[in-house]
Amino acid sequence: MKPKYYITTPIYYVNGAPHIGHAYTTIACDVMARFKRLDGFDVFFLTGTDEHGQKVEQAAAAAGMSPQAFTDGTSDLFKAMTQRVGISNDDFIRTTEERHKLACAELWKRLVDRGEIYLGGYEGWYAVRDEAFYDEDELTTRPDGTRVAPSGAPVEWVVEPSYFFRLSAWQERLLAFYDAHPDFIAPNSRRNEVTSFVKSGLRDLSVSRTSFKWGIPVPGDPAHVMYVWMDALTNYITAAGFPDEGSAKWAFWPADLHMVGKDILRFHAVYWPAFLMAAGIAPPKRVFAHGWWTVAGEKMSKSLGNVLDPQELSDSYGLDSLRYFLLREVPFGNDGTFSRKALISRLNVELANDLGNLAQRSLSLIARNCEGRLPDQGARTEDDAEILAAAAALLPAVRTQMERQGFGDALEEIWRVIRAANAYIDRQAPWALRKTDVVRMADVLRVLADVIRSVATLLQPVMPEKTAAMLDQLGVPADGRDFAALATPLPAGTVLPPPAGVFPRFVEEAE
RNA sequence: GGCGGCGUAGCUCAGCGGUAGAGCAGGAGAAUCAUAAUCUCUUGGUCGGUGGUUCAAAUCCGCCCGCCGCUACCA
Repeated sequence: MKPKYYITTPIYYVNGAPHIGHAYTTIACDVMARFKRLDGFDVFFLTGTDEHGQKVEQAAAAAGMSPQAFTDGTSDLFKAMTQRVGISNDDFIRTTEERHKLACAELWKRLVDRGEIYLGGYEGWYAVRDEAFYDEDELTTRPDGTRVAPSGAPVEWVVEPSYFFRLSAWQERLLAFYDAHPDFIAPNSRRNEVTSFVKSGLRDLSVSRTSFKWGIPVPGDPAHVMYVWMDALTNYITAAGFPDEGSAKWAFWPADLHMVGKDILRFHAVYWPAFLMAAGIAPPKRVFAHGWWTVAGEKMSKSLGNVLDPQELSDSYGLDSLRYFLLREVPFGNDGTFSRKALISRLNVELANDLGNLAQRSLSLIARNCEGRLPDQGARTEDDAEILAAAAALLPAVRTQMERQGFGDALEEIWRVIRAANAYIDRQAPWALRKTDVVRMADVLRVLADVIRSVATLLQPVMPEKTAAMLDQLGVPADGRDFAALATPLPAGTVLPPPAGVFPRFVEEAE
């Protein structure tokens, strides 16, 4: 029985088209999911779209469409993006699906039954233009006496009936939970922010709206729709089969990892575990908040015209190269600055020169001097043993990094071995041994093949297509590419296909 | 304002009490199997400033300067 691993992307809000930020989150999850599958886990990888709420209702109206038709269209855009960036998700959930409405209604009823939700009134300064409530101290008073929001939008005092979740009652239990599960929120700096937020005091949370209709109706009170976040967060248990807690799917809950952008950390790290604990359901094991990509120091925005299109980048530089760059360039969790120059540099130096060229020079020597057959493992020198040991130590080292979503560090571990292998081939100079000691030459080439095999196997989660080509050239059978297979030596004598460059250098076209 | 973080080689960052490190970029040499790729050596920093603790401080403490994050109900 394989251990289970459940990972989720956020469900993406469908009021706009997907951009590099969505692709980034999804790719990171995909790498994690692929890693776990190769490491022997039964993985359930979920992504999807969040389709309710006032903004969608308005965007649909502006487009002259029904909310459902509008949301069908944008959801498809996300589905297409998911496919184009090579995502291996097992399910794609939409919050407008029937299974999700059932799950939300059930969760709501449980919270009501347990006394965690009550009917009250929500009042405050509301700006129609911003569709947002503001605190008194956020407002400024104009000379004519009217109050305006920070955005300049006029506000009015409104009161509306609303259901509330007793979040205030969960403050201490949340803090106790964070304390008992120090890895629940990552990175550390984010955990500190969340705990200090919770310590500052929690107010009950308004969890229903009467100001618009496009949402999941509150059971027993159809004048209200559920607060969009309560609806959205619930997707994670919907996809795991909730409320059918006897289903096979439910064995995946609690989720092992919710990957989120830092902007939605609070919803996942505060509200979500509180909702679940209040309903008597286990909270997820971990929430990781990653950072943003900026361009030339500025956040991407449509108005600045600097929005990065994952499709264009993938077309220009290759999907695997893009995946590699996104995870390599910046410590996961930090913000990063995107530049084509940096991408090209990583692509040429690390992928083409370090790794691609290592494979090409090694495989060419085998093709030319070993009749194109994989040599046998021979007597090992100290130098051989050292590089092989470094390659063998990679799996546990990379696993440790992946457990903490240290993608960049995991890749650095792998590149240390790649650089060491380039130094090794130069030291051993198999091209010189060809003339003096062909047996030793074959031994050296086998060591290199084994090292490249380890490296390519471990890089599969990040660059599935490129590494597949590399493993093909090493004669690794398609069903022998998981991490456990590394323990089994490749059979000597395997006829290898003619080597072909896997990572071509990127040459800028002359202007 | 409050809480938290950061400021180390040209660039991106690691180190977090005991003779300043890595990768990239720059310089010199070697090799010629390979995608003009690779390897070796090397230039380069008074570790933001300033006081203090210590036999010893990027590393601990105080203050100052500069950046950044969080400080709830659009998602």
